[in-house]
Amino acid sequence: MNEEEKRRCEMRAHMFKALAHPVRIYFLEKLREKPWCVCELAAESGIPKSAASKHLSQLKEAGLVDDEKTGTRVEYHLTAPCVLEMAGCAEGTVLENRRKRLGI
Amino acid sequence: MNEEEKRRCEMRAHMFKALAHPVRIYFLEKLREKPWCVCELAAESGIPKSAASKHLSQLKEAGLVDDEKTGTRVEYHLTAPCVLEMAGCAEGTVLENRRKRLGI
DNA sequence: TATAAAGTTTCATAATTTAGAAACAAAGAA
DNA sequence: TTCTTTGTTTCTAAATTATGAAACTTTATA
Repeated sequence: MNEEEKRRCEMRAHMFKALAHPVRIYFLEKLREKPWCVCELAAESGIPKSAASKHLSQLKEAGLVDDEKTGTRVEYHLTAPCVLEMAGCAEGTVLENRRKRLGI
Repeated sequence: MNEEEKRRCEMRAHMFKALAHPVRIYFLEKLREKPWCVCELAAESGIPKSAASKHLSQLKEAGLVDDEKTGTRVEYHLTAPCVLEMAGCAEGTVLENRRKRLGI
């Protein structure tokens, strides 16, 4: 694994790391409908707003969402909807493989 | 977040978790060429075979690769090539967003 | 001004993941 | 049989990530 390969793999792994948490997946799916603010997402998911804020900042840092301030409110919106389509498609493939492997 | 949503988000997050490590991304990319055995992938990536074996078993558990024993050798092969294509695509989107956000 | 509402950051703690060495198991070759 | 090769598992330590409470900032409102 040379330096360039290493860098590319680290970049991709980093993006997937942002997707590797159920709450963050949930947020992205909610944001597909429309933009939501931190406290709404926190309430919907049943976690404290501090945690919600941190998850959202991870998603933002990974380039998957963006935010927009209006007064005290911070609205987050999805910037990469294709990532979610990918999730659905990949999951389909994985499930099909699993079925095949188990001989069903 | 109701029970069904929770389950679905956990499943998806679990799949992404398998992709959230540079070595595992590297293995998947190598496996796109052709099947490789554990010791070859360990050597190519420069990690001990015990670590390679563990990463591969994670990928297998996630349904992304499959293995086949021949003597003492265990060959792994890719079962979900579309996952990598999508990785490239998603990354493109993310990078583009980042460029836009930085105003370049 | 004083209060309230929305977010972020900090902090300590808990939980999870990763790492590599060493022990172990299985199959083939000398 | 004995040795070698290949993989997996176990173990402990290190590193990373996640959690929730509390402090703090900012903006709006009474």
